[in-house]
Amino acid sequence: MGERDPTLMAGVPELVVLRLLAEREMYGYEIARTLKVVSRETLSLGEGVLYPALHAMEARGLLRPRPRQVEGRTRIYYQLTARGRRRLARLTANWQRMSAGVARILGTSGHD
Amino acid sequence: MGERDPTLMAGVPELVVLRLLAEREMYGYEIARTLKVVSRETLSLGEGVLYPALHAMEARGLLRPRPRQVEGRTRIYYQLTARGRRRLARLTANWQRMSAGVARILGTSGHD
DNA sequence: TTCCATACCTCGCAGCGCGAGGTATAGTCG
DNA sequence: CGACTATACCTCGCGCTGCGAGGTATGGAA
Repeated sequence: MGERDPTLMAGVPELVVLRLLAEREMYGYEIARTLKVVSRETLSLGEGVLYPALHAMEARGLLRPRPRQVEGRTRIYYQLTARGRRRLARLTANWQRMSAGVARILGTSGHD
Repeated sequence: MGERDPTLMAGVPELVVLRLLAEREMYGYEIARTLKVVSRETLSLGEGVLYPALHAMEARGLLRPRPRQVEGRTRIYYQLTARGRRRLARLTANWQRMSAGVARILGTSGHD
């Protein structure tokens, strides 16, 4: 299996969380589990990353929290705000541009 | 034009510098200029990033410095060490795995 | 009662990108 | 000669962010 490189993860949590929530509302634990499956372990966020990230995004008005009681336990579902959707679009564009740039460097010599 | 997102740049300088030096030895200023051209501005590293990165990599034994006098100015050419080549291989693998994971999340819904 | 899964949370460390600012030389233009 | 630009190196401190460790509480199964 492959090792994880923490430094390469910068900015990724915000991006993928926004992307997941664009599909449907989810709660924290669910996000963590979903990410593991969809990304095949390569992107798994620990709770020490996930919850602070969710709170920060909420504080910035990207997410709207919707707490619910389910079988005696509290789940905090999150929905994307309009601002969150805009943020996702921009972040996605930035990611793709940057990713393409790196790919161009990695893809051997300078064949344009 | 697209904006840059600093947080997405984490780990990128080390990766691209190693990749460039794998091709041929270069000096700092040259690396900065080359990067601008090859990546079409999307990856340009300021000198406040580049030089500290080079020193850190040298300290970790990834690069071998080769100072030369050229027309009265000092250039420090850098060559990859064996360790640097190994580091490049691992970093590249990590990058691709992570990048693929994000791409899978971004690529719409959960088809597969 | 013990244990595990669910479900939330916080704290402090460490790493890294970045802009601003600094030094010095060579060549050009007026 | 003096001013300016390009080359070529460097450092410092801010601020952000990922992360592991540790903590609380409930419900259900062994």
